[in-house]
Amino acid sequence: MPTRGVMNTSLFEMETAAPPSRDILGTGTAVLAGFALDAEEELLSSLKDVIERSPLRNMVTPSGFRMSVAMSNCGSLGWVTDRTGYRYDVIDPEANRPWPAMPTAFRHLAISAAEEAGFSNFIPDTCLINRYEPGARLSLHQDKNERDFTQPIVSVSLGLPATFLFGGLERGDKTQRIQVIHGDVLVWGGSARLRYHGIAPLKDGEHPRIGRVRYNLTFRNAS
DNA sequence: GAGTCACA
DNA sequence: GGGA
Repeated sequence: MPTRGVMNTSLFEMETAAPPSRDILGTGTAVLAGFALDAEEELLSSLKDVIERSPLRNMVTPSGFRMSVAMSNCGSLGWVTDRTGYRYDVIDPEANRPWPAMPTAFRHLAISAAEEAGFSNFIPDTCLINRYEPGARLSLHQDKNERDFTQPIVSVSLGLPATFLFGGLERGDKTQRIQVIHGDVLVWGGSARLRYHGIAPLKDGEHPRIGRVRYNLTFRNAS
């Protein structure tokens, strides 16, 4: 099984002494893995490039609340919210042009992670970039603006640690709390694809490489 | 309700 | 931290 956290070994090394990945639900539909240190440099420089072209912004929910998480996207589509609702848009409504292309390092990481988790035909066409500053949160929700729920979700954690809330298929279901750290990759799909999930308010701290912030990259097939 | 709030 |  894959390892978690940043490993100075090959991508998704399968035979190390580091803490093993967890089959989060015990059903093989959600796993926690990690990426290799040699992939980190390119990942971070690509992230910088993307958010220079499509800056992070705090979007507004349909009910008019400003989200505490700042977001951007790359890929052929991007997830956006405003007073009219949630949707995927080919245009960055703030920059008024298409979202930046998905960097190769992003795509390869997402496909590798999905494959490692047992989803061998993942075609990510969008990556939502979330920036959490201390106190920022993402309340329990389902990812259901996509069309093909047979395609999994791949979530990459960078920077400060966070508590990932993993619920059930109904809002009221019991949630489990999963600590995610820099380098963790969560993959879920199949019968877990529509499970509620979220992020608890981010605890303040300082990450040696990323600073006082957490980034999350969420890969999906939206079309 | 991808949020906020009161209450525990 | 869980529920309305």
